[in-house]
Amino acid sequence: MVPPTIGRDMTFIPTAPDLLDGLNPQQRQAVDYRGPSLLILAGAGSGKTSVLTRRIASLLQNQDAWPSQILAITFTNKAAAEMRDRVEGLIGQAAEGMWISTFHSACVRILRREAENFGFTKNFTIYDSADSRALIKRIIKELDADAFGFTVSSVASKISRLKNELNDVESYARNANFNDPAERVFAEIFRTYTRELQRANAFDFDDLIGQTVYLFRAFPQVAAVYQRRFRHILVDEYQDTNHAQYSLIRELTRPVEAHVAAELEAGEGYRSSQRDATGGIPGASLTVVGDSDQSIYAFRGADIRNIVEFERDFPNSTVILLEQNYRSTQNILSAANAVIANNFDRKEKNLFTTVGDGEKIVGFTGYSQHDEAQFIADEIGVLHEGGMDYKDMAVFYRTNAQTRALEEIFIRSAIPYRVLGGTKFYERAEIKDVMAYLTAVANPADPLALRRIMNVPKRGIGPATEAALQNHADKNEQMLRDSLRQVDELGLGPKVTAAIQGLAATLDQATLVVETAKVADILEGLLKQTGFVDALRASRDPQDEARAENVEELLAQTKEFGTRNPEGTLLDFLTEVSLVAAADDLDDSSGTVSLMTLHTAKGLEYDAVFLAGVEEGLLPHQMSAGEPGGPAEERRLFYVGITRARQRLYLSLAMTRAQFGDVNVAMPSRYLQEIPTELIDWRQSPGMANSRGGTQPRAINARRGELGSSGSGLSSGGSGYGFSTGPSATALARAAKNAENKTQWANRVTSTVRDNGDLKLAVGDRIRHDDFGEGRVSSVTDNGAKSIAEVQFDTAGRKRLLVKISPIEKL
DNA sequence: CCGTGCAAAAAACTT
DNA sequence: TTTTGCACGG
Repeated sequence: MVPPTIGRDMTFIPTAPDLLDGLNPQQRQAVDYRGPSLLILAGAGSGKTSVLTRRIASLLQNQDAWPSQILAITFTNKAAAEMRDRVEGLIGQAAEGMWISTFHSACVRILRREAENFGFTKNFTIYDSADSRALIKRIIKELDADAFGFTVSSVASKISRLKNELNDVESYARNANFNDPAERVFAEIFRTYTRELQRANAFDFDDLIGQTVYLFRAFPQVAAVYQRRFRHILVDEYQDTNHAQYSLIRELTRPVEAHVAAELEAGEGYRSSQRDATGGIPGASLTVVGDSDQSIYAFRGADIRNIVEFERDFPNSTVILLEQNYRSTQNILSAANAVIANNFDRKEKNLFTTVGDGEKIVGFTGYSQHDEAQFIADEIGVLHEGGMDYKDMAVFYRTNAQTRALEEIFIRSAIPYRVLGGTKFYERAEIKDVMAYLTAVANPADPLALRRIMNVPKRGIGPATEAALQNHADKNEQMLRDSLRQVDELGLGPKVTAAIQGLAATLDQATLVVETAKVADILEGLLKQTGFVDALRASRDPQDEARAENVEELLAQTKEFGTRNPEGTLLDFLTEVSLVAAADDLDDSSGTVSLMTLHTAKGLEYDAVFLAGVEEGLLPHQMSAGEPGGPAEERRLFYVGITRARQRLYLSLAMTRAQFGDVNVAMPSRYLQEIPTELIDWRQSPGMANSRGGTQPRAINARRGELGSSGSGLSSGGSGYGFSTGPSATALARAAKNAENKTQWANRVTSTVRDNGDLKLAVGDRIRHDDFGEGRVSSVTDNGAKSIAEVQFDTAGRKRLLVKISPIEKL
């Protein structure tokens, strides 16, 4: 098909794909709407991505907008890339020139262009949370602020909260009570932090949004450039915007006043005027999409009022409700509806589908988190044998710490998996070191980066030398980097002096070519001259070999970046790395099961979803109990998890959970009983737990009192939603005790790992497994260290095992 | 300045 | 259970 083109002198308009094809009436209305502001309330799985992409395509196809006039904000870079692809798929190459990106990426792009306006330069560094914390740590130490009870994390979150509300030091100081010494000290910390960022030519994550808003408000003529340019602004996941992001949208959709517009268009080369009869430029058209039931980022400052009060904020707006779900079976939707209905103060909304009930939801209670993990692994095996691809299955959990048990069992069961987020590649110390080199090269004003690498690899520069250099810099009111160059003035030892001069020369040399050279070449030069990798390889620490490999991997990534972006500079690379989201490294073609937190799961969908750890204390999480609106937000999180599933949903929990090294009793989550009994098929219910091996079925959804609850010390959070806690709580308490000295339970699964060397198994062999007992090998795939045996156990059923590390012995 | 060893603290979610 | 901080001797 010939891609349609947009242009005035076209003689041939190819038949465009019908953009409204297959859409329901509400969806069509959303695509077709033209006007100042549109709110699409899109329930989970209601096809909002489809609507958004078609809406953009429609704007372009009808020539209501040029690509360059469109700004679409998504939640992750992956979502942005997908949206771009889909728009291009619909209307062809004309999609080039659109801005489709996250809030943060869009702001960086604007700030890099405009930084010179307010005391920064375009090569500013982006401080990630760890960088901010490192800086805050130094400041707290310097000001002796820990005496006032300030910790790094308390200061970091307070500053973040203030910035998300667009408060700066001055506005904080205006409202602070200076009779309170703690507030005075905090103001001092905040002031120092702000000054240090400015000096370092750096922005933290929150600044990226906040400073862009400040820029627009302080410089109307700068704002006007973007207000004039973007005629159509579309924001996805609007329920998770915070005040700063909301303000950014407000600024971008503000009309340009006549005199500013006149001045602007008198400037360089604007082909056609956007000014209306009054001489001003009307505000851009705004489309926002969201679902208040999926608001899960309050902790990051997200304000649900942004979406709830949209109609008041933007008068004359149109609201469209999308309720038909195209993703999940009715059973899954009924569960989701039932759960979310317990949140009061929400707009009534009921998802429905026409695909039918589907399978029941499966529930499972394990004795331990390993037992739970084993259940998940087994079910994944069954689904896979039934023809489902690993990539269409996912396991969600509340906290990253839960991955350990899952990983241990998955490895043992030879299930290919991938963990999204968690300890990310770029958070490893050696990678941060190398990135600090690149940052120091790109932004010579950044002392944080420089300090990090000054003695990595070891070159005999200790705290004393560093302090001397810093003093020299302060005295001469210059950058730390300049002092490095002038180290001979300091009268340090010859060895140290030479080492510092060497480092200075290496960095300066790289900085010279920072605009032109390829990232990979810069990095290769740095690594070679500093002997970074060699130092790691020479080390006696066995982990350093892996670290060296990680650095090589990073080098490979810079090369890959170079092929992907032939024009890409070091600055582009650093920006991209700073702004990757957890869901961004999701690879659809990986052929692995995906493991991620419930937060990361937002916006994704899978044929089969496993929700692990549905327990009090975990979901809802302990720490949410004290927060206003905490339990309601946790319920939304549960709701988000449920609604990711297309065909199959598994809810699992464990009776005991190990954390902080010791074992705790875990109670079933209060949210479980909000799901109608008939929707769940409990393979092993929480009520069955007792020390005799568990054969007493007990309805999990039994209403409080029906089974005669006796208030034991182990209530389920005191919410009034508790389960009948009498007998099962006793059993659970006993279970906890027993878990320590591994008792007589059948099917208990531990985390035992063993190195079996090159144990070889053949079909027909009898083996004994520490957890599953005896069994017969029914098939083996011989792959050396990766050999997988399928074993029919006498009592525990059929399992796939990775031979090398499973706790087995041949009989 | 460097490496070792022991004590102490810490573990929600994320751009 | 794992990571980080501090004191010590070389």
